[in-house]
Amino acid sequence: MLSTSGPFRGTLFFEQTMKKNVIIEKRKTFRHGDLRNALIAAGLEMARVGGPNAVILREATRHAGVFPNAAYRHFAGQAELLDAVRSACLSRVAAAIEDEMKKCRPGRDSQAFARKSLHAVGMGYLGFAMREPGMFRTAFSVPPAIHEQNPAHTASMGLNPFQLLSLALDRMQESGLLGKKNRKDAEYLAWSTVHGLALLALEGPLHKMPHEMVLALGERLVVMVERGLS
Amino acid sequence: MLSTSGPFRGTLFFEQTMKKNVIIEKRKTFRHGDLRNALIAAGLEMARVGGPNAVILREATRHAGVFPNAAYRHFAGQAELLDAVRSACLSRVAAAIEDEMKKCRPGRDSQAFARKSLHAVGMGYLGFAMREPGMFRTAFSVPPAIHEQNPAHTASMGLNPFQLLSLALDRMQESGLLGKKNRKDAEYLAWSTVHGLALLALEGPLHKMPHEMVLALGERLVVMVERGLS
DNA sequence: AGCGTATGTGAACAATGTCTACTTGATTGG
DNA sequence: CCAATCAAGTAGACATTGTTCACATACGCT
Repeated sequence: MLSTSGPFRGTLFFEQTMKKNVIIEKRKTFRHGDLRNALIAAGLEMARVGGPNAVILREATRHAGVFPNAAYRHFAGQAELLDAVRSACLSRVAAAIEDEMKKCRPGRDSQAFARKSLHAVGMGYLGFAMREPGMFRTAFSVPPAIHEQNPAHTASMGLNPFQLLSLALDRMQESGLLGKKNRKDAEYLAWSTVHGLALLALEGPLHKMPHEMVLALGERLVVMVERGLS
Repeated sequence: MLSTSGPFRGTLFFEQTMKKNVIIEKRKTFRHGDLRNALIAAGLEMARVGGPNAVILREATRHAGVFPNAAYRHFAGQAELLDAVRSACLSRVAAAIEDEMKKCRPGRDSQAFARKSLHAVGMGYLGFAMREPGMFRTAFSVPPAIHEQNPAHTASMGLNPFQLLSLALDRMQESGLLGKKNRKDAEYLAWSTVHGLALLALEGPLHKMPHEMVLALGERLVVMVERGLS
């Protein structure tokens, strides 16, 4: 099911074989070389296709061409693998937002710039959710089992979604679009809006709503947040 | 694990026994009498405790005191049982909102009444989410597999959350608090806000935020929606 | 070179969803 | 009133999953 190309195969000691319609890695060396990352990559692909519940430990090991137990040398169990995959998904979300945010550059009008920034964060978030529902759901719809026992959570690289949103809200406040009284915890308020729409559209009662309409609602949400917090 | 009292035991032909720390129903009649509802009730309790992933078909049958296959006389499979449980959870959500909404009665000030109505819907929703996280997550965090193939979805009884929200927004518009231009699809916008906060707090990055703070943010969200849509 | 240990192998276990064949007994038509 | 029918539950089996324990191997360090 998983694509043959991609970030698999840490080194070059692998060959591919088919086994029960599943591409597996057949290696010549006893050691895999980079099993941990291979498992995460396989899990990421499974999450992309089927969401968090589709992240199967045994299938990941099958992909990497090792026996199921080998995974336990790198993860305490399936939950920990899933958590690593979740972390990877979160990075993708952040990257998508960052991409969208790079598009708006500061100009004369600092208020317009602030507005564009907030818009970029919100729509980048929502756009990723529509484009990659499985990854998005995995990034957030994970039961709080282990969930952030490791501080590598934010240390992945770059800024996480929350920090990017904070940046946009700072610009709002600096340009006078956001009252000082409303600034505190405004991240949570703004985040809630697009997050709710995304999940209602992905795995909620709005799951048959066309993407364009969801995005149009997202635009209105951003405006609502602007007006509501001004 | 499940409580001994409650909506189990459709008729009086049962006795209870312990088996592997699980209370099971031991019946004397060959027929169970109301197996379908017994399975849903058991599933509901499992959902209450552990969310959607904890709804195990075999455990439900164990509870009802029948063999696993008996469930297949009433449900096509685990997914269909889960969907029935999800529907039951949704009814609970609606009931919680309705309770909250009954508290606010119309007075002289129609605008205050409208505001109170919106507040009741939002906080009733959020309050239920905090009080019954498992049921709330089950009501909404279900992958869109079968998901509303049966129109009994809304025909359960009373109004569903969406309809209650519509009612509150109608009051907002009638009292002049909500512009006609903004009325269209305002349900989705308002819903998204509290839904997002609830899920961020339940199974998202905000899962360690204290309940009082979540509720306080909810209050601010309601105000934000009011202002943003006025 | 040789050894210790990280890493993968083998085999096994319990639990889950699901299937096919069978039994049972409540309902109902004659 | 009685037997046939057929829905509802039983019995047993199978594939898949997560997980554990004992064992093997070869990587890399001294």
